[in-house]
Amino acid sequence: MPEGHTVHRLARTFTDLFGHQALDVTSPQGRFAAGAALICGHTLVASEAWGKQLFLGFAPPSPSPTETPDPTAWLRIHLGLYGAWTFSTDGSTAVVHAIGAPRRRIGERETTLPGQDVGPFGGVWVPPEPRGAVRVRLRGAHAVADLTGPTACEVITPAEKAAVEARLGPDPLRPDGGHASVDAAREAFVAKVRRSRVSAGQQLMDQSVIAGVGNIYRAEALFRAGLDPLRPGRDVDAGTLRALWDDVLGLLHDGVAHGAIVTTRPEHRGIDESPVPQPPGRRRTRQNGDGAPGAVPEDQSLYVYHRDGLPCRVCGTPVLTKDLAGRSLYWCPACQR
DNA sequence: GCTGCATGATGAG
DNA sequence: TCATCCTGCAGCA
Repeated sequence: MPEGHTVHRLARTFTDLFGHQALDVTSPQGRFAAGAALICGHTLVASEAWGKQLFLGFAPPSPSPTETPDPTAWLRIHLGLYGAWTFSTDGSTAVVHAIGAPRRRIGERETTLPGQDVGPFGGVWVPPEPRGAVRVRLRGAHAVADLTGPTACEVITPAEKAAVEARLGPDPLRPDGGHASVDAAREAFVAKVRRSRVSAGQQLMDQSVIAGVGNIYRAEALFRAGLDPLRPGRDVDAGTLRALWDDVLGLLHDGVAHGAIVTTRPEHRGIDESPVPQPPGRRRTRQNGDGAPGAVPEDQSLYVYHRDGLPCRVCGTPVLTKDLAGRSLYWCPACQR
C-alpha cells in the first residue's frame, strides 16, 4: 500500500485536479452506487490526509461561488494493500499521477500524459472507459479519477470523520501533527511507545501510535535509528524515540516531495554489485517512484526492506527477515541493537 | 491459464 | 493468532 507520503500526495492531487468543482460521482463497478449518489453533483471543497486515510470533503453547490463552504459530507478512502487511484486528464492539466498499489500499469506511472482523444464534436473530452473493477469514478471538468480495490470507501458525516481521526495517532506530515502542536504530537508518540512492552517494530506499524508509517518506512526508520525492531517499546529511551520521530518526519517529507521512498544516504549506495546472487524469483519492491532521470535507482533506495539475505549496506552482515504480527520485518542484526 | 503475493486493517476466537 | 476482505500483476506451467 501507499504509505502516508503517498496519501498526502493524493490529497494534493485531488485539490489540484478537482478543487472547487462540482463532480460527477459514479460507481462503474456498482458496489458504491448508493454512496456515490449521496455526493454526486456536489462540490469538492476539501482534500486532506491523515496517515493513510484520505478525506475528500463535499458540499452542495453554493450560490455564492466566492465562498468555500464547510464540507457537509466526507468521502473516506483507505487504499489498504491493493487500492489505487488512476487519473486521466484532457491534457489541459500539466501533471497527472497514478498513485496507489505497488504495481505498475500502462498509464499508471507519474508522468505527464498526452492529451486524450478529442471527442466526435471537436474539443469535447471523452474520458477513457473505466478499467477493471472501478469502485468510484470522480469526474470533473478536465479529469477523471478511478479508484480500485480500496479497503474503505464510504460517505461519512463530519462527526464520523472526527471519530475516525480520534482513533488515529499523530501524523508527522500534518502541520500540527494532528495534535495541539508538533511537539505535543511527538511527545504523544514517545509516551505511547514507552507505555507498552510491545516491540518497537510492531508499534511503528500501529496507526494509533503513529499514523502514516507502513512496512517500508518501519523497516527503514528502525535501521537508520540503529534500533532493534524486537526491543520492547518501554525499553527504548525517549531520546531515541524523539530522534526516530524526527527522522520519520524527514523521510515522509522526502517521500511527498519525490513520490518515492528513498532512505539510503549517498555513501551507502552503489555497493550492491556484490558477488551475492539474487535468488531466482525473488520478490522485490515493485512500484516505488517514477523512474525519473536522476532518481535514485530502486535497488539502491532502501537499506533493509526486501533485502533479506543480502549484505547490510553498512556492515555487510546478511539482512534478516521475520514475520511479526502478520507482516514481514527486515533488519540488520548487527547494526540494530 | 493458474497461483501467490503486496507499502493494510479488522473482527472473531 | 487466525481468517477475511479488497484487486492486479509477476511468475510460472
